This record gives sequence, C-alpha cells and structure tokens, in this order.
Amino acid sequence: MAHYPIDGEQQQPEGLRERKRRETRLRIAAAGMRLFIANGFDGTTLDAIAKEAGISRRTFFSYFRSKEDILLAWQGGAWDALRADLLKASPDQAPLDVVRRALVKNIPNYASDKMIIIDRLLRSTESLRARKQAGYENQEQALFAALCEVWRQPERRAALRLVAMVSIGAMRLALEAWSEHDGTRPVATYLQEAFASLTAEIQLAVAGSPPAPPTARRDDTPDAKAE
Amino acid sequence: MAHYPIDGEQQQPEGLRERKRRETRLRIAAAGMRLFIANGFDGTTLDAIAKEAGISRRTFFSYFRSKEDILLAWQGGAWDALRADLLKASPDQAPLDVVRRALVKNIPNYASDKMIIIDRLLRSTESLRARKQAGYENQEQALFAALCEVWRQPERRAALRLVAMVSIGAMRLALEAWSEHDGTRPVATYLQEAFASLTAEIQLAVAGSPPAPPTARRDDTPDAKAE
DNA sequence: TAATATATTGCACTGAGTGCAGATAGTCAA
DNA sequence: TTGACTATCTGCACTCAGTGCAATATATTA
Repeated sequence: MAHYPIDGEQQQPEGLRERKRRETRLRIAAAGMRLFIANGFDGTTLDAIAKEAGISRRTFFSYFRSKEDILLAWQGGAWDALRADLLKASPDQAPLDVVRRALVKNIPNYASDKMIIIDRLLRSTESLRARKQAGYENQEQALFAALCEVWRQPERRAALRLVAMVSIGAMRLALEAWSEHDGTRPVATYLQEAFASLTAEIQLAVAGSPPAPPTARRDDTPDAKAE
Repeated sequence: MAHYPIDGEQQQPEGLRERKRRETRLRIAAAGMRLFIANGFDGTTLDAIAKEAGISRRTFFSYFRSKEDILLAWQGGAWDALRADLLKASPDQAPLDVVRRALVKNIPNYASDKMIIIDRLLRSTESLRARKQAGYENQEQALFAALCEVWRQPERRAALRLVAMVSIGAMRLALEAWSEHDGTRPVATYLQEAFASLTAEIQLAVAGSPPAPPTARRDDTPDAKAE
C-alpha cells in the first residue's frame, strides 16, 4: 500500500538520521538500477547491489523488501498529481470524462525517459512481468477509491469500479503502445485514441444489439448449457 | 504459453510412460492442493509436496516449474470452448457484442466450486496475487488473437485490443464480485451487469462531453504542460 | 534379450529472504 | 560534554526455492 517514492521531499526539519536513511535508500535504488541495466535483473545478486551501495547484504532488507522492490520503487510518483486533479472534479460531470481528462493531462509524468528502460527490465522475468500487472490492479483500486470520494452515491459504486477498470486499462494499453514505439509519439495521443476507439466500439455494440434498455438484458443463455 | 491442464484426455494409444507421467502430474497437483489448503501456500514446502506425492524433491521440477505453477495449473480449461464460440461469429457483428455473448455463455465453466478455494489461496501471497493478475493479461492477449482471426481488417486491430481489454476486465470484476459473495448468485449475472453498466457510463460520458466526432479529439492538453 | 531413450534420484551448489544478537551511531536531556 | 536511550547496521546461521550434473532405474524398440 505504501508507495515509497524514490525521492520525496518533506517540510519538517529533517534529522540527520532521516536524511541518511533517505540518502541510503536512494543510493541502493541507484546502485541496483545501474547493475540491472549492466547485467540484467537475474544477473544481479543482492551481494553485488549491497557492495555497490556500500552497505551490508542484511541492511538491504531494511530498505527494500525484495530485489524486485527496487525496480517497482522507480515507478511511483505521478499518482498524487492525478489524484488531486480528480478530487477537484464536480460530481455533475460524467466520471469517465473526468478520468479521461485527468489521465491525458498527467500521463506524461508516467511516461518519462527512464520508463522505457524500466519497462524493458520489467519484461525480462516472469515474476517481474507479473508484478507489473499487479501494479496496474493497485492503481485501479486507488483510482476507484478516489472516484468514490467524488461520486458518493453508493448505488454508483459498481459503475465507478468499471470506470476505474476501463481507464487504467486504456492507460496500460497506451503506455504499452508508446513503449513499444520507443516513445516516438507522445503518450497522450495513444491514450486519446484508446478512449475514442473504446467509445466507438461500445456504440457499435449498442447499435447492433437488440433494443437495449440501460439495465441488464435477459437474452443469451445466462446458465451453462454449452453443447 | 502452454497451458497444461490438470487432466487432459488424448486419443492416441497411450504408452505406459505417458500414462504414468500424466498420473504423476495429477498426483503432485492433488497433493500440493491438499497441503496448501491444510497449511497454506507458504506453510507448504516442496519437500512436503514431494513426500506426499511419493516422488523425490528433484523430480518435482520435471513436472512443474515452480511451486506456484501447481496452483496456476488448476486454473485452465474453459478457454477452448470460449475460443470456439468466438471463431463461429460473423465479422458483421459488433466485436464487443460477440465477446459479451460468448463470455456470458462460458463463464460458468470458469467459476466452478473449487475456484473459490483456489482464489482464496491465490490471494494469500503477494507473488501469487501478482501471477493471478498476469494470468488475466495472458487471457487478454489470447482473446485479442482470437478476435483478430475473425475481424481481419488491420485497421481495426487497435479497437479489437481495446475490446479484449474491456471484456477480460469485465470478466475479472464479475468473477471478483462472485467470489467475494461466495458464489451465491450466478456469475453470469455479475457479468451482464458489468457490461450494462459499462455501456451506460460510456453513453453518459458521450452525452456530457463536447460534440464528439468518433475520432480522437484535440481538447485537453495533449502534451506535457502540467503545472 | 540387448541397445537405446527417457525418467528418477541424490548431491552439491547458488541465491533470496529471515531471525537473532551484538556492535555502531544519532538523539536528547542533564 | 557526558551519559543514557533508541534506531540502525552488521555478521552469522538458518530455511527454502530452484538448478546442474552424473548415476541409476525404468520403459521402448529392434
């Protein structure tokens, strides 16, 4: 749940202890990254990272829970700005529109230069790929929670859950396409296209479907009767 | 990619070797499941599983690549029927409608009795949760591939990708809700509601949005200019 | 039955992650 | 500045997942 950004500024006067701790964390993250890029994720041992960062192997685990966490720590950051934008919205607007606008505005923060490198590393191992996916699910939950703060009617919760799913999904596909093209076009373009394409497909489905009231329909076979 | 089902029948006359191999695999999977349920996933060692299944620890790895794979092997199965239904569809129909119908018809196969138990185990550990998520992404890819076989126009690929994302996402949320309520209502209900709710939200967004041609719009800020 | 292919096993190894206890260093009050 | 107090760092020993290798056992086929 805690999202430990790599660098986070604080306003309280900071003791020496806290400063060193922050610096050490940063140093470990940087060392890990350097080694991952040089030798790959699996080719980098914790001993190597600890040595590079100038700490003992044991101490590593008081900063990161696992080797994978180093990589994941480089991912956070843009969420706070996004969340702030969402909370500014009025509940009169359509949730999906609000999220779309907020995402389009903030997605460049997600898609920085190093993101492509991190992304490549995240693809290198099965368990990392899995964790990356899980990260999207966490963002979905966070987005859902934020939406619930704006649209407070309990009867809309299910719909908001869907909106969160669709939005994070669109973002994921946009980032995927962007990363695949090495960031030649801006991410926001892919994202806009995704939302537009989604709308088009839904309207196509509504048009081609039997007269469809906005509530659940009862055609098709609701129970398992397959062959 | 290979989806090793727990039990798969074959038509070729089966040698003794193959039969024993199949039986052993099944025995390991069952032993693992029994122990996971009794002692939890983390509380079950490979030694224990090997002993329970009557094999050596080393042999385990010639049947499963990891402890987690045991759990994931219990998940496959329903995909083939779903795929067959999809390939029957005509390209004149709306993709999203086709997928919705196919999913509603086949989802009971996904949501069997033991699924709830497996699901509970999959939630127990972070890395398992991550793998479960990754599983959905694989299904998304598989669904996308199937859709591309029916709607062959290359210019629709992006839209089909979106349809796959939305559909698997809706399925995921439906299964989640179903599992959370211990399967009291049929899964198909949740799924229908998800699709209906999704359609409603999109139409809400289209209605409240500035006059929106079906292609990407140019309002909002397409490039990084945030604060 | 003999020759060959494949499965099983034990052994030794690497590497991630944890518990514990002692050393080290920052903090704060007198 | 000193001296308690507390958080952090470290080494050590341990568990467990997973792998490479070579020897053995079992199935297949001629």
